Amino acid sequence: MAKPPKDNSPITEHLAYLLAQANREINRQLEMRLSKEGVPVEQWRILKVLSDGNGHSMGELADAVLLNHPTLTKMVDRMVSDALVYRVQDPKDRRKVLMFVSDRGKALSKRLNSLAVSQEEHILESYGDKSTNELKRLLESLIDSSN
Amino acid sequence: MAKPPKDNSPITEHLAYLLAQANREINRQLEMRLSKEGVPVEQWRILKVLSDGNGHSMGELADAVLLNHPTLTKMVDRMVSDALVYRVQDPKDRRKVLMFVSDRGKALSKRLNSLAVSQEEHILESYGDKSTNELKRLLESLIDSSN
DNA sequence: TGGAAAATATTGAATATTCAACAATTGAAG
DNA sequence: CTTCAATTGTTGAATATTCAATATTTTCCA
Repeated sequence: MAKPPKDNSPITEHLAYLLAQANREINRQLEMRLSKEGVPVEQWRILKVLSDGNGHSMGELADAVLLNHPTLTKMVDRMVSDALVYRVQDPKDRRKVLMFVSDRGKALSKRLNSLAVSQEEHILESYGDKSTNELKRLLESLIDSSN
Repeated sequence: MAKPPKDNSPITEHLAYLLAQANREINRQLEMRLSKEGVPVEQWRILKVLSDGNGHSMGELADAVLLNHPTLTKMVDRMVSDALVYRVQDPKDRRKVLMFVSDRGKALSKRLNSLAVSQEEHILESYGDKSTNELKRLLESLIDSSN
């Protein structure tokens, strides 16, 4: 029944390709919206994760926002310069640094969230509730099955 | 019924995030396999697309392999150095360059294809035929609905 | 306890990507 | 026809990412 792609089947039959293509497109759309605030998608993720108010270590944060450690360090440097977030040494484990969002970061985060939500609404409209939910469910379960 | 995420809902409820996460994971796995041949995922895509034997312009190719034009130009430069592909000026339209795969490129492409196929087989096993096919179908239709 | 190994974050050099400008060719309008 | 705009691909500078090495702190265990 379900077969893997053959050597000579088009690249568009590969799950890896379809994921890359869909991700590229959706990410590009989100990027366009967030550009209103002059902020890359990754900074939205960082602010959103930190918005729970709890301190998050750089390692935790890197996992959560899908960035490598050095990339995150440098992006956080910029955000600290912009006074969006700040670092605190973790008193329980002094190897760690805990990241927090500033008031300015919280305000920006709110504006970014509404831009992101409005994108999701747009997707729901053009793609449909049913498909969207089913796709989310399948993606979650793919991620689960990959760990 | 199906609602978009709220401002304060976790980032994991956003389609954009789930796509990025799944793409990152699957891409990383593919990258691992292809590293046996010392080749990045993008070069597999390029070789696969060119393997139809027809010449493809840089613009076409950039779209097909999900790369920006300058990035593609530079990657193709490397592949030309490695004698995997070659450029031919399009006689019909001399602004264009047609890309072709060399014999060496074809041989490499075959080896890369089996690595990629074996990854798909692995996904089918752990994730299931049904889910895989359904996910592919939904991704295709998401991409369609985004154009 | 003492010292080696692991975990965490950062840095700097090497690499890759992107943006804006450019060159060449074609298309289109007057 | 001729000129101006649009298309195609490349280049170089600016920017961003990654890899390997480092510093610091903690954990483990002999």
